[in-house]
Amino acid sequence: MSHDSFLSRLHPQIAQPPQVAAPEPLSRESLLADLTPPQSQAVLCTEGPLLVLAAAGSGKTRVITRRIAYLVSCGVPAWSILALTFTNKAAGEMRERVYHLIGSAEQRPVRGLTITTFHSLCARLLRRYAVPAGLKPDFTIYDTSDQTALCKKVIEGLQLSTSNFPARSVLSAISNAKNDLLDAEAFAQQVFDFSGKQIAKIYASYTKALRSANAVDFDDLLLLMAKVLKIDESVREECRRRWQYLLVDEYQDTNHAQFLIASLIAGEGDKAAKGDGAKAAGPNFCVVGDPDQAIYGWRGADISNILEFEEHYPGAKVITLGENFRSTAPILAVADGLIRHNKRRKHKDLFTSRKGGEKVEAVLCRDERHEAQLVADWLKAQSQASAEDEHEGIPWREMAVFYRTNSLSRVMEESLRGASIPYTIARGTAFYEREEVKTALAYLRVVANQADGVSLARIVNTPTRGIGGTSLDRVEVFAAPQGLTLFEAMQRAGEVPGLTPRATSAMNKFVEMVNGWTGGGTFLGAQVSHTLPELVDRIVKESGLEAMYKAQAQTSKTQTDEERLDNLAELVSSARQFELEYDISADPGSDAPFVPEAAATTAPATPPLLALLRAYLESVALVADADAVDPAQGSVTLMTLHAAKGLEFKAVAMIGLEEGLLPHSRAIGAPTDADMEEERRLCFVGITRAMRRLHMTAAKYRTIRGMSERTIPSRFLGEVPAGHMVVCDQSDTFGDVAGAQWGESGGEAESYTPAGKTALGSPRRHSTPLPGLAGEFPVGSQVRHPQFGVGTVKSVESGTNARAVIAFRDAGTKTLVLEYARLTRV
DNA sequence: AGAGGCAATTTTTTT
DNA sequence: AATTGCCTCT
Repeated sequence: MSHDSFLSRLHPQIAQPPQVAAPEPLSRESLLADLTPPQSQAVLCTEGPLLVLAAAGSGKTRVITRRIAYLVSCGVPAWSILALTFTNKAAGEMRERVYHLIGSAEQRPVRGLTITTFHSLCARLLRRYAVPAGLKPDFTIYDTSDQTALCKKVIEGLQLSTSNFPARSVLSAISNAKNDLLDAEAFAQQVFDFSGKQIAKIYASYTKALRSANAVDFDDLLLLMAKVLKIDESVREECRRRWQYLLVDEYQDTNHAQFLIASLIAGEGDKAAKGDGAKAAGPNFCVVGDPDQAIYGWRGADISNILEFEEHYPGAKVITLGENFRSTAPILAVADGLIRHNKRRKHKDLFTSRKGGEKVEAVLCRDERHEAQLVADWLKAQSQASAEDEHEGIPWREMAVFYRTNSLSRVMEESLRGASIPYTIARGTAFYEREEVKTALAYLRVVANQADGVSLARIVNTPTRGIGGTSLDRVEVFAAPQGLTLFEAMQRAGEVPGLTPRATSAMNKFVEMVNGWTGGGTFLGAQVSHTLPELVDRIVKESGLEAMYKAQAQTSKTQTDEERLDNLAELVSSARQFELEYDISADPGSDAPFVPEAAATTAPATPPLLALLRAYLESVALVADADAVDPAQGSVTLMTLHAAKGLEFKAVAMIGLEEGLLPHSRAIGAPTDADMEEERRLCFVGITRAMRRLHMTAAKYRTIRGMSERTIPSRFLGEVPAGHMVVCDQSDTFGDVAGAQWGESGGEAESYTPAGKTALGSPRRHSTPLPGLAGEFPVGSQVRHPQFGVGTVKSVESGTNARAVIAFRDAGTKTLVLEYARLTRV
């Protein structure tokens, strides 16, 4: 993949210059032309609170984009519209579609239109309102590994054992607290047991450490913004004045903090009603979501936000979009049959007017390698045109493989590579998690924010410059009582007691180097880089990072060191790309006028390079895995079920449908069935991504952490209506033979005998049929065979190798081995 | 100081 | 299987 496309995909939240000029006029008629009545209603109902319950595949994105375009066509200034999504990708896509609808010849109508993620909006607003939030505008956003490092340090600092209080689990407790808007103090009052009290202590100390590093974690972005909006009336008023129209997508996945932020910005509905004098029933607050697709309960999403929307906004209108335009009838029936098993659910009919469609396939495989092989074969079969099936052959980019956990991707990758099927893994963060990239970014973070202790610790001796742990400890002992940051103390290295002359001069040199990049903190002056890519390039070179990897590449001649150099070069071009695309007027956190119509009063106070660097680091910190999904690449997409939300593919394979995996083991032992229901929704989300073909697999044995374990097929396979499924047990066959079956278009399931089986003399085990396929085909019953079509059972034998004589309507009478003929009852 | 080796631990999903 | 932390050796 080219650098440019890779990088631009990672920064999709940046305002892209509108690309295609759509000549169509922005008339009400053209905006509503191909919408169903409920869809048009959702577009036209612009005033007051509105809840859109949009079932999977019901054209939700279409409605949202038309709605925004319609608002603009009615003369609503684009800058007063705020649309919030969950991923940058969703935001970027929405923005592009709105631009397309509005017609991009003139950029004016979309100026200041804010379509972004909650986290990104909060990060930007927190720069604008840093002071009321108790921050400085150049704060760093800590990712999970930074958080863990800091938390560990804090736990050690409190003289607690890191084995009694593992940073990871402490952080998850803190995260839960933050999602419920509990700060350390409030958390302490909620907690009575010993360990809870200790965690409260850690929480308080961790917060202090974050602030003194001028850093926030992901949850802080929401927590602090919610707090500022709640406490500071002037901030609240400024936001309300600007954003008159608020729209939240995937509302079922908002947590308490997000609800508060959205509702505080939306206000109470005292907004200017339309000229006709009709009183608004509340704020112009439109939320769109589907309770059946709520899959983020574990990170604090509160499904009652959507269920209780009408109670919060009694004047709210509710519109239901129920008709599915995406999937075939069998896929929809399977999805519906599954989700019906959730008890805590408002029933909602899924329906489509489409007819026909292939049945959903479920295959039991031998192990994960076999599974990966079968899936590769299946994908290949889908890509080939098949005359008898009237199927056109699906391009790679219209296919996807979903799995519950990331660890399942590896085997799949190997098999796709072996089959020469092009694929892309949706892991947007992967590039930024590389060792060398992380280090280079840590340099940039220190340049932007010298209080950032975690990043400083990372770079101070990489490459090695003679500043080891002992010397750093001494500096820290010197810094702590005076309340100095590590960097400030290093600037006064000469005063630190016990420091060797060698260490002192090494530190002076280091400080000098950083000051050279920042122009002594001014970011101004002739010797300071003028552009962001220049700065990144300079840092990579002057820090000695490049030299270090070059030296390693020379001596060890490993490929990874070459790759590392490439990655550093790629980072520079990522900065170049960012600088090209960054639109400061679309950044509510910038010094630009908040309400674009207002006259610019003061000149920007932030040096342009620093502003750019901040925005760049922020965009890097907020990249999501789903952001890396790129349909333009001609490849199959591999991703987690969570990342798949909001997408659609013509052909979808879901792997690992096993107890313990999907549903995940954590949900199986859970005290309530809430977790199990969320797993079921996750499976539902996966199924409903498929437009035409759906293939689900389970492996009988799976290697987990190097150990092969026997598995049980997922209960979800048993909950699905068998009439729309073709179930096939391949777990007793051998990989190459089974593989051939999908490859041949006319492969007859009952005709092949696993050649290896008798040759190797391995006894045939009687396999447990998948749940849902009881194996019952009584004489006289109607059955369906994938190749021969519908037929009537004339006679059956029982036992192993059971055969049945079936008279097919079109294909004549055949004797089939039940175990291999993929029969289903009609 | 710093690298390299061995042992212990790990069990999800993500902004 | 893979990462992390601790220990030893240079």
